[in-house]
Amino acid sequence: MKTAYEVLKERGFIEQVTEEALIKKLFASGQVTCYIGFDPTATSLHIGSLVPIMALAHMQKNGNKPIALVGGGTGLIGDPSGKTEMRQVLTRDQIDFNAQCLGKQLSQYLDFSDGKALLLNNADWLTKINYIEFLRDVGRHFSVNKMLAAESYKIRMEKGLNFIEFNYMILQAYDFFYLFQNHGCALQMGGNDQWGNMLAGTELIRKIAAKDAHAVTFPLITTSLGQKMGKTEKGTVWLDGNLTKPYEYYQYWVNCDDADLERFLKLFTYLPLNEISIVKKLTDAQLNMAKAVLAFEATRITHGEQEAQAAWRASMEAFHSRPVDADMFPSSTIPRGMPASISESVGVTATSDADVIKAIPHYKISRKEMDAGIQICATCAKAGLTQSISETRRLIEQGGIYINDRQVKSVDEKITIADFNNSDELRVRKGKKKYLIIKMD
RNA sequence: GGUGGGGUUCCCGAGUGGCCAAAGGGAGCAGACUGUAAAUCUGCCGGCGUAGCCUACGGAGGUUCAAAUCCUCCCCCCACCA
Repeated sequence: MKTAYEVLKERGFIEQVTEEALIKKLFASGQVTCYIGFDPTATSLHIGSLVPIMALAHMQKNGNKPIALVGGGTGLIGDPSGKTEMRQVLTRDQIDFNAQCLGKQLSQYLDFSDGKALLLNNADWLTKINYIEFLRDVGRHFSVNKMLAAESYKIRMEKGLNFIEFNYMILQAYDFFYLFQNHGCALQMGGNDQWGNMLAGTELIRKIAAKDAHAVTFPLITTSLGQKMGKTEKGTVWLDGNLTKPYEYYQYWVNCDDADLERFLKLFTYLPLNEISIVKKLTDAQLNMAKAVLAFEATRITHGEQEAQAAWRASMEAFHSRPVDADMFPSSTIPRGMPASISESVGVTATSDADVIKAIPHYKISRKEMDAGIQICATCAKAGLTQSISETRRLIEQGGIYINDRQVKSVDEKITIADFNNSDELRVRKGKKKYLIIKMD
């Protein structure tokens, strides 16, 4: 059987390691305890944190013990690694609250029951440190000269670095040491920007405990266009379904670049590699099927089977997509046929109409307002499909607004009862991809 | 604390009294072409019932017919010195 390390390696999770031979030995020797830190800078993690999360999940699936460390303590400091500017300082309360939210969110990916994985908050020990003692016991092991030379501080050496941030590395190193002592954790993983901090930890452990500890970093995942993961015109793609709807989440993945498809399938789904390898031979429409599988699986992992089904159905409907071939990605639970039309679907799948409807943004309007006829410009803006009336105006002039697939020709057009075709809802579309459902009470 | 350099629209970055809602680039949006991809080409890209008006160039005042541009005070950032 493959070790978790081998699994991570072949799926493209590994960028740098301290000493591979030792790490292999560690994995060969039995259950490995490893940790990854997550910054509680917001109430939700976003797609950018998915690689570390998936890495922990793979560790657990392969019989190891992951520790998800929420940085409630280090969050009070702010990690300067690779950043141009100092983080905005959050209050203690905000951080505590965020830390709590992240913990909940992580349990979607990891099983924390019966100590199979641990969820810790470094505020528990960092906030209790006594400054003088800490300097004498820990601080003395750090060479300022060496720290100044660290790659992660390089940008900030030009732009300015606060003393508070300068301490971040020491605290993170101490975390590692603490987990090593108290939980037998000899492996830290994290983004490649953490490399310097992680090495500081292995060295601290060597100096104080005279033991080996190891570090593994993940590549910084950018799209093939060089963009950071999870940034769209709407902003960050969050893992929290309230911040980024499952439908939007699904759409983010479906819209990935061809060149990223195989890499993303390996990183963000659990599908076996032999199934993923066919991607190289796919062309045209088949590529889109594979993207649907990526989107479906990614959505399923983050939001669950039901939400994934709903997002799939809504997307199939909206884009008239072809269903995924039956023999493609047999391990995936993505539906293989056309979705029954919404009205016929009751009882066909576990997904209800309401779930599908929920997937696309909605705007309600009363029949009374409708009778008067509503302005397209103002309505789109109000419903959030567009930013302002002016923008809608421009869009219409450029032919970018559609009502039920009919292009709106004039700025002055109104939506009338006739547009509803005897149903109680109609679809407004902006460009090719953004939908809005107007529902009449 | 001293000296010098800065803070411009989402970002970078021009602009030193009217021609500035502010060059150029990036990002973004839309149209065409496609495969809900990329690349390419085209248009748009502060707000408003599109007329002109309003809001904008770190903040507050002032000079002027007119200020992002000049003056005063304040805030913040950077570099060097202490």
